[in-house]
Amino acid sequence: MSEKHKNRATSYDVAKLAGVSQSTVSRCFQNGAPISGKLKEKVETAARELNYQPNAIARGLIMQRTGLIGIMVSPSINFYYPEALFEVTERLSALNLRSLLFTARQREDLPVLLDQLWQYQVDGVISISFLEEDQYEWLNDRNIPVVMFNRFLTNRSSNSVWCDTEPAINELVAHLAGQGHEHVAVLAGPETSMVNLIRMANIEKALKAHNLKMVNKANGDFLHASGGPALREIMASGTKPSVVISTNDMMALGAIDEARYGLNMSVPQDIAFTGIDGINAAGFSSYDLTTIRQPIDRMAEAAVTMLAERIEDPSLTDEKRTFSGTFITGESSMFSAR
Amino acid sequence: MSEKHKNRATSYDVAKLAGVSQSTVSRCFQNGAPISGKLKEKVETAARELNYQPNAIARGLIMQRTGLIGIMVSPSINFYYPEALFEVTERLSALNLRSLLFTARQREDLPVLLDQLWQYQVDGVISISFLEEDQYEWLNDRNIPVVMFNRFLTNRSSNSVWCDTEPAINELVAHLAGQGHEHVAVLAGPETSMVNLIRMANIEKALKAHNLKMVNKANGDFLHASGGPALREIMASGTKPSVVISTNDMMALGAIDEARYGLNMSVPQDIAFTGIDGINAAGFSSYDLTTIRQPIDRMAEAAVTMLAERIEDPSLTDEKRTFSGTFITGESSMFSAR
DNA sequence: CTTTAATTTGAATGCGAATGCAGTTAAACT
DNA sequence: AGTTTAACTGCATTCGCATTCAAATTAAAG
Repeated sequence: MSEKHKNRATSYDVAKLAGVSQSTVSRCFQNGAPISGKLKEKVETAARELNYQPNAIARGLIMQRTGLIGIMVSPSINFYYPEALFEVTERLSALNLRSLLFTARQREDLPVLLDQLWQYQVDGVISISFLEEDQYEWLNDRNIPVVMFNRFLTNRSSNSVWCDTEPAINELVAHLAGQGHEHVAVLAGPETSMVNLIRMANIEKALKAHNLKMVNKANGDFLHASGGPALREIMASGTKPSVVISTNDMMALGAIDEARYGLNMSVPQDIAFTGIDGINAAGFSSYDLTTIRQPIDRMAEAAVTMLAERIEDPSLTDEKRTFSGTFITGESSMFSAR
Repeated sequence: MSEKHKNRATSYDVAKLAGVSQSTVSRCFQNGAPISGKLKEKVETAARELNYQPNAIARGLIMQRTGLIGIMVSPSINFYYPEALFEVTERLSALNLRSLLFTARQREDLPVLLDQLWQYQVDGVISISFLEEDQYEWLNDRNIPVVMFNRFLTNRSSNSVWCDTEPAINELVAHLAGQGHEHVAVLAGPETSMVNLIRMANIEKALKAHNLKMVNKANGDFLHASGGPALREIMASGTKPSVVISTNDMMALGAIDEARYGLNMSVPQDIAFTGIDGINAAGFSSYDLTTIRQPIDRMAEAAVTMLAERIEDPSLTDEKRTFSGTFITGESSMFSAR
């Protein structure tokens, strides 16, 4: 236990100590292998004595399976990512799979990053970051199963776990209409983001359905810091909105901060806000944001399960699992507060 | 490029195509290896054609170095962790090292987790989570260098990157005294947390130095959700404080939320708050928390550098690098706002 | 107490790349 | 040109474990 080990013990060392062959030692550390109880015990004693643990790298080489899952995630300060990351990692761990973490700031980082994944022989990939069709194909060509988290491809099938926010956005807009809001502004994310485009489309459709007018619109970058400037842009021209619908929570928080402390407005009395994602911080009372919560835990579970299935059986075809978001009302949009 | 590969190309495949030996191919993919320009080019062409990338697993086996760094982190909703995690990962990546992510909820998870690290032959470990002396020794016995992030061991030396908050806490308390605060309450973290104990000691010392009285104290668990209940506890008995010093930001945010929306108090007019850590969210205007910022970026840089050095040269002795925190004033503690 | 079947076990091989050593070629001196 | 030196290249081996195949042991059946 407290013995120093210059060189770590190998299965041969254990075999010698236990008086058996290396094959036997190897078989001791797999579940279905044929081995007698007597020898197994002897080997286990020896292994314990030598502090032996099978070398996952060597095993990976021979088995053609490393147990490594590449996780691609944006290192950005969008609180959504770490939440998803931890959920995914914990569930992978339960299946005895490890997260090899890769952070990508921009799309340009991806090629290098994919090469790394490829070099490390990952058994699969979960992308919580951007991933384009090209890259998906790239991984596909190499028989590396991929599951996209909160993303999917539009021009081809893909394994993905998606949160459909359309019904909840409808509820949200209905709620706003019910609260008597008439002039709506939209705080959108980057035009290049599929998530943003879909949410925008949902929002526009719902507004039309409820006869609400989008009086203004500005784009941010999904981060807190962009919420304030975008709000200023919205307030600078045209009809003043009574509510701002943001396409994600982070920007909504930034906008609320700016409204209160930059523009000296009361939220929701002077201006109401809503977000989408349901990140932890959105629930903090100082924001109490009306939002649409993604069931991140179930999405993570689904992503990990789908990936594991495809590692087991690579012939499985692409699958898209869609969860629906839950509309959450917070004070941030309460007209009655006026 | 778009070719399907049933079996991925090995260095032998490349060698055959390029008409050279496997050794030559191997040498092409290392920097200091002797190889003529002519052959190198031929090999590279062949490699490109076959989509060849060296197998990091096989390389890890023969080189006795995997390029994998185990990262231990709490999956908790303390925003400090993801910030540190991403900083560390990006810097590792710059050194061509990968993060193998392990999440530990409780101390009991550690033994299993360490076995995993050991199996995967990580070159080193960075712990952003709890890690006791036992575990440190365990890794030490196995010659796996460890760097502790924002932690250190008290009974023995350790590689660690630490943020000394004492001077900044002094500044903070001086600031509070200067603002005219007299009754101070402390919102402490778990008694088992070394970070908490140290900060508590610093706080008590600083209070004494400035003749301020700690009128009350309550313990939370460093998470947002515990801030509210702890604040209620503080307000329930004894002299009411005019300011609450929290030993970390997350709890301070929770306490502010509770003060405002549970106890209907104004911050900082009725009660002021301060935190420690300087997480991103503390800077959001709705909180604008007076706090002590850890230089996470420089700490991450230091941690990664220290680890890399120890991987290179295992004979290096333990080192502790201490950075000082920066006192940041926010509105949350401004007496003048009264 | 055989004979046959079932179960274990061990020897040998291979996963894919790095490297010491010996052999080869090219460059640099006399 | 002859010799020394430097720069490459390839062969063979190695890393640690899983697995095939045949040998050996044990159990079951006759």
